Amino acid sequence: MEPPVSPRRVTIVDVARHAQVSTTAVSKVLRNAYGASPEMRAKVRRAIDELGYRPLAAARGLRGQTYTIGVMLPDIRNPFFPEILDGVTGCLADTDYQVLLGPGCNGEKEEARVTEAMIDRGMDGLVLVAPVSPRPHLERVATAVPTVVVGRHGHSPAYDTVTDDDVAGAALIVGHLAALGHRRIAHIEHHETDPTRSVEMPNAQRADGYLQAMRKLGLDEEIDVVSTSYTQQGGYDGAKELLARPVRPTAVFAGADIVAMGVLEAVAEAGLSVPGDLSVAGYDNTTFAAFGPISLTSVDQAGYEMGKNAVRLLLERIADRDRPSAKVTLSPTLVPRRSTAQPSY
Amino acid sequence: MEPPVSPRRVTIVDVARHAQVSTTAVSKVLRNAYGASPEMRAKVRRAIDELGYRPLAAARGLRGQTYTIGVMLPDIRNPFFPEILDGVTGCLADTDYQVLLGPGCNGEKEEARVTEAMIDRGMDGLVLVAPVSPRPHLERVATAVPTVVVGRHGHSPAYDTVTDDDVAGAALIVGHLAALGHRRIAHIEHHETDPTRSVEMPNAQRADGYLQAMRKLGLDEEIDVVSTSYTQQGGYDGAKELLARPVRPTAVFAGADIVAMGVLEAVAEAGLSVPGDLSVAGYDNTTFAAFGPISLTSVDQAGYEMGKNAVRLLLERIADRDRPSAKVTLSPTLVPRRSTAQPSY
DNA sequence: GTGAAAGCGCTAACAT
DNA sequence: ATGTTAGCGCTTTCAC
Repeated sequence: MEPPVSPRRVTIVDVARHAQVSTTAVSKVLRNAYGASPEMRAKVRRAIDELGYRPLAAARGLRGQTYTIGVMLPDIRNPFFPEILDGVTGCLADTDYQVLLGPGCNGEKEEARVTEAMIDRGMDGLVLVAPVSPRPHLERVATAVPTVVVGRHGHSPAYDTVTDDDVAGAALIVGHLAALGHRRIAHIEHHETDPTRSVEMPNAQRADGYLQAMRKLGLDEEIDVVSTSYTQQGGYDGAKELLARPVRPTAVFAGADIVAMGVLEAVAEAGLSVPGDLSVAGYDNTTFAAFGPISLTSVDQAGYEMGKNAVRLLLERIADRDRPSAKVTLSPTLVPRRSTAQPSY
Repeated sequence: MEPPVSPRRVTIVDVARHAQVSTTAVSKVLRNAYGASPEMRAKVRRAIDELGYRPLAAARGLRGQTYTIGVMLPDIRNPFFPEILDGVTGCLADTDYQVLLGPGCNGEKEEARVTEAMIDRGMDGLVLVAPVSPRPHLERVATAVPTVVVGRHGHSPAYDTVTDDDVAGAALIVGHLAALGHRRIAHIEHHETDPTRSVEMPNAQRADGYLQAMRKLGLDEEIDVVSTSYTQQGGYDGAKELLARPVRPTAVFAGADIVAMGVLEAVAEAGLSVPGDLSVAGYDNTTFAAFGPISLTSVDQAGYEMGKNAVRLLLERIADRDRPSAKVTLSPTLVPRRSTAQPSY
């Protein structure tokens, strides 16, 4: 049994010595930088392979880049976010960049801890998905490191933005239900207290889209919004409230698939059937919605595209930190399934 | 509009100057190291607060620790893993350590990339959840950095291990179904080719547990295993095959909840009902299983406990890299729900 | 208990 | 095109 003495890590000096060149030369090859002849490159690469050298990102970061992109996801459990993540990693797979994720964070305090941790670890760029932090914090982050905010509508000169058009998405659902013949279409929203967030967050936009669409269809009188939260419990509570109405809605537009789950649970508990007694629609087109026995009508946000665009903007900004900030808005699509049908009345 | 010139980051030198002490002193305070008087500590802390100083983890890593723990999850989409993650982060919340996750990786190549990236970024410790990499790779990783492997049964002197007793878990399900009166209990497993993994991976242990339990109950003749994969599609395909049997099983033990989802989908498609025509059980006790309208009998792995134990072992090993390696095995519990009932024949 | 000074592994100026 | 040298921000000897 030999003692598990970890052999000192191979450094750039070892490579330089082995290849009989300077460390600068090795560094240039590593970064594909200008000023190294093809022969030099070949010689260095061979030495790197022979010694199994890998640069230490922390050391690189002290002078240049760490080749690390940080992604902050608000909730690992929400099955929509992996789509965005796939777009990000897929786009970065052929580059030298490595993606690391912050652990699920709910609330401003957690977000601050994660964003600061990422900055302190010298990350080259950040992708923040649906952050709840106040705008000034985001701008402070973006000042420290190139940042793209995904899924939040407010725009800032400090960072780039990628969003889905949530107003349009909500209109898709309302239009779909109205076309089926529904008039009493209720909406369950995520209650927002913060004034900035009540404009910038997707949930607020969806609620707004619902209102706009109802009015446009002349259904002003039928507008019925319940404020709970974007959780399964929130959906359950909201549905309980709606089912207790003297005149029940014939359709419910839940602001997220996870909310629709709670609605379905409450409906099942009340001994009612979907879509026979009540049509239910969600938002996000999660795997849950696609699941056969559930078959929930939903809105697809093209998460992969969002991730791809976020990376594109981020790499652009890493290359040129002074370019004017951009905002990309993607169009959602309706995914009708069996949870919505004509009302039976 | 002021130009977004990022003001140079506050360094340990600034703090030292501001507090009128040496950088060594500041460093000692940061690390709660020996050799600083209470007055010194107070003075330094005040300077840190006043300047809003945060140490640069990358720079710290070059000499000491980065205070970063890397967690590698095989698949973000599997709703079981967040439990483990919560255990890890919950345990680390009050420490100086920060958790960063590797993005979902399927396959050895991806795992190698992520583990190497974590090592190269100077992480102080790694938690690898259900890795599929060959043992030698894991041991190489563990030689470079303290490592805990979670959810994989093989044990190694190089790393610590935390697992659920999957054999016992499978026995819980089989015992439960048998107690309900089932005899033709089929199992859908994840097909394993690699010889090491066919011993070490949880899926293999569950299949083994199924076989052992069936034999112990004298149901040798009824043993019926279908090999697909731990995916929804795998469950769907497996169920198709089982439903096509001349004599159908009365119960199916799917190796994971996600597999059970596929089974439910196939059963619904065949116009059969659960548990009327077929009892279905899963494994992992995911939120999906707990969802009211589904109500899937499952096995709870105490993921939070697994994460907690992993962190405990990891911190121990960071403190003493030479302590003998440990293996913690946790006991799963049965969570009976409405997807299993007496057979109707 | 305190501080000066020497690195950690790498990149960026600056020679040559 | 190549090599020399001076740091990046911290921790760690090792003096005092």
